[in-house]
Amino acid sequence: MGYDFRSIELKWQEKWEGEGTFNADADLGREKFYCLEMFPYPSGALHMGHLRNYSIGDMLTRFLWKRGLNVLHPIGFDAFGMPAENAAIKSKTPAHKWTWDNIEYMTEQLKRMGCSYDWRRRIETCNPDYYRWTQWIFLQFLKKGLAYRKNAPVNWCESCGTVLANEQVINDGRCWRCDTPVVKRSLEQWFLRITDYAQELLDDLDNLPGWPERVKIMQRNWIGRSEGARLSFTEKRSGAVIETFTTRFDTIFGVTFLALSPEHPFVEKMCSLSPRADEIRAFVKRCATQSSIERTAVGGEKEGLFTGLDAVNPVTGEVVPILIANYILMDYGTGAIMGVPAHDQRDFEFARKYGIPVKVVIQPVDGALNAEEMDRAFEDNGIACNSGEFDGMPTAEAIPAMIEWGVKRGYCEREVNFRLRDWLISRQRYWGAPIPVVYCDDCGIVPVPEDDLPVLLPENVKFKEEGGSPLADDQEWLTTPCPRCGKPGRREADTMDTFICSSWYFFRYCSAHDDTVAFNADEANYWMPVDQYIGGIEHACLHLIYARFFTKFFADLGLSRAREPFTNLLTQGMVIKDGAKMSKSLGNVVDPNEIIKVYGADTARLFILFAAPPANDLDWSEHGVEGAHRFLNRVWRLVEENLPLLAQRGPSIPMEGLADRRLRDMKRKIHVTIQSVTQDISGEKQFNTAVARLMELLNALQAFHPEGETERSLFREGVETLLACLNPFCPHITEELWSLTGHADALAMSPWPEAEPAALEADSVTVVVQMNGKLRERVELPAGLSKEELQERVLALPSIIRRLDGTRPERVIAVPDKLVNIVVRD
RNA sequence: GCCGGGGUGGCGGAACGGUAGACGCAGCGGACUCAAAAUCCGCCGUGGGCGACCAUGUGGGGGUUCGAGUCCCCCCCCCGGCACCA
Repeated sequence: MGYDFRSIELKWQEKWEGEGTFNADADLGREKFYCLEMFPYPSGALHMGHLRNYSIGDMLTRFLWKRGLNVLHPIGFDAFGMPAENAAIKSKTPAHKWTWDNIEYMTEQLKRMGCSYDWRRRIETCNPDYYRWTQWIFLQFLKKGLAYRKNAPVNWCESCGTVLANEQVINDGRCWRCDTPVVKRSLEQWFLRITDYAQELLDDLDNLPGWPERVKIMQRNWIGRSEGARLSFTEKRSGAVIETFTTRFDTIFGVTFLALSPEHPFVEKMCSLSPRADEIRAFVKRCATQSSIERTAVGGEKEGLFTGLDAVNPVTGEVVPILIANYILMDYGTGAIMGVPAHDQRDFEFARKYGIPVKVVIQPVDGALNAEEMDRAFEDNGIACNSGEFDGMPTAEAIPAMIEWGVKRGYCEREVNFRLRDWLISRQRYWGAPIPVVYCDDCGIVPVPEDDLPVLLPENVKFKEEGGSPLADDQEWLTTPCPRCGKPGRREADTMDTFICSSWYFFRYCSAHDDTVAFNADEANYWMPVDQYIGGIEHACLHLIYARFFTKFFADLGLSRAREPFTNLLTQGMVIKDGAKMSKSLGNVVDPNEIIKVYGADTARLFILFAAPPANDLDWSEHGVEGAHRFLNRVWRLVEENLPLLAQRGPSIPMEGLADRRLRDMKRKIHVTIQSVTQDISGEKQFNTAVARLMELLNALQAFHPEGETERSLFREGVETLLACLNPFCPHITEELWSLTGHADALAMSPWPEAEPAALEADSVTVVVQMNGKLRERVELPAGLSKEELQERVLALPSIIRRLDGTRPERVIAVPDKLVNIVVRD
């Protein structure tokens, strides 16, 4: 029982693959559409999140092909990364073998889903043909001075045994991959100067109306622009300059101390100036042992130390003490702050603890602050006081006015600061793209010549028990002549963050196997930008920022025109079961293979698209899957039972040719379905309601029971519409039924149905009659009555006359084709 | 703390300011069957009434409106992001 989805699905999958049905080539004469889903990491097998991601993308792709667009829909594998390496350590399977086996297996799974990819373009980031160009791109960054090495306190994950970029430290200082608390280590590492693009990355968010507001806000927060001023204090004894950054230059008259980060370079110098050198060293050492979580937790204990040195306020000439404070971060602003306890809560808490004076320089509009009695800082806008010539000025005016004044007199400079930091891309791991540089004792850092790329990853490597990258110990691989002088040099042992590999793959798809360039400019200019990108929201401040950065860099190099990679972004929700994300530890994982085996790919796809709108979390329900399967069986039976009449051909009858009410309703149902399904898919991306409309159409067709030639023709039109509209959702069963009903052409490439305007017009409408806004009656009336006619006819209804019982309505509101509201005094 | 997004039947979810609960799931009743499965038909927010009906109902409280799930104000709860960023 039930239709034989197993053989049907395989049959069509083989046909699509064999014929290259969904292969797309650049064609300037055709309108293009680039539909892309985030490519998977080859972890072993697809999970439900993948199934959802690829069901959405595939449905859209098939829909757009039917609408006549030239659709690029590629797939590949984000194939470098730690799990392969861990598998190599654990099961002694080489990382490349583990990865390639998984890629082949998952490719097979994607085909069994019925995905309409252009398989010719499959890429794998661990393939030397690909990472050669990843390395080439790195060299372009290096050439432009946007890749550099620096020694800095960096994020280190003990468990992963490598450093991490700031974006990869999440959930209160934990590793994005393994959730281990991250610690700070001082190391020399490679960085990409993403901060050079901070302003553009921020500004261009305004040009992305097709992105969810949520993601744009997250990126704005992450980039964290703040406008203010940089000003220099002078250390009294040595005359040394200490720079600070403030967004509240209007509080300059309220400065009562200066505080430095323990890592501030001047701290070391202070030891030779201050009689309290020992104390300073001890304090700095103690701060260094605090974890970054302790240091940066909100409300964490603020600790400080008077250094015995003083600084001069450049504006007032006042002398204030210099302290070292654990709450000052070295990697934001200048690593030193001007302390204004009266108007900054952190400074306030710190000042109270250490007995530092509080000086009020802004009064609230409706009261007077007294420094002694304050129990917290006043951070709001108010009126300046104790601020010389600026007294009486409201904060909003005072900030720009005082900065202008300060700049003119040389006290400060305008400055914009970003929270965004340069991207740390070194990884002390094996399974990644080697950073293509050589260290030479004479020449220093020497880039590997572009012609010598790729720097191949050795395949036979030994992993050590105690961890660490095997590349660092592979003397044979490490040793190489300096490309510049030829003397023995040493390769860079670190590999690149895998987020580099995924920052440009959507360009590579455009000319996937071109071995002369990273990507062909003409092809990229035809296909890019991606028109629809689909993936999880967890990449809001990771991949989605990095990819934007790379795209802008390519544009600046003249490699492509696009300045933004993704025009429209759809962030799909998680797949959950029993109220929680599917995970092995919770034991609530549903295996896509099982679902496809038991119900078929069409059922799986249909359920996924029907169960929830794409942005919502999707609650997995076995019963729901059965419901979807039941629907497909009903579609199958409907066609099977009416096969002889459906196999006939004939023109469809226009609305004008139908007189009978039943037939006109059927015709209307068909065309209203086309209209709303089209809108749901292309407009708000409400795939669940689109499916609901198709279910309604099936219900109507099932109840129709055609008799006679006219009815049979109408029925045929209904079934063909159902199959055509359902095709992007469930491509196999619909294609099979299409061919069973005698169609020679492929449904996949046959045009999407068009709604006939005349068939959308209603003959009659149900008008709601309200009294004082409460529903009282429903009446069937001809469509298109004017307000006056409508009101007249409703007021003449016997039931309404009875209800009014002689009372004269105070007012009557009539909305044509909708309702009449009769307002009466109670 | 700040910034987002949400709270609608037993469940997933629908509703241009205009019939709340489309569609599906679960449940209940019936038909078919020796029986079960499958399938088909019907019912299905809550309270009241034999009944046509009446009242009530979209987290809570106010407001705007002829009319509010939808708009405005206040509050509660859940989810997500950021968080000592100067």
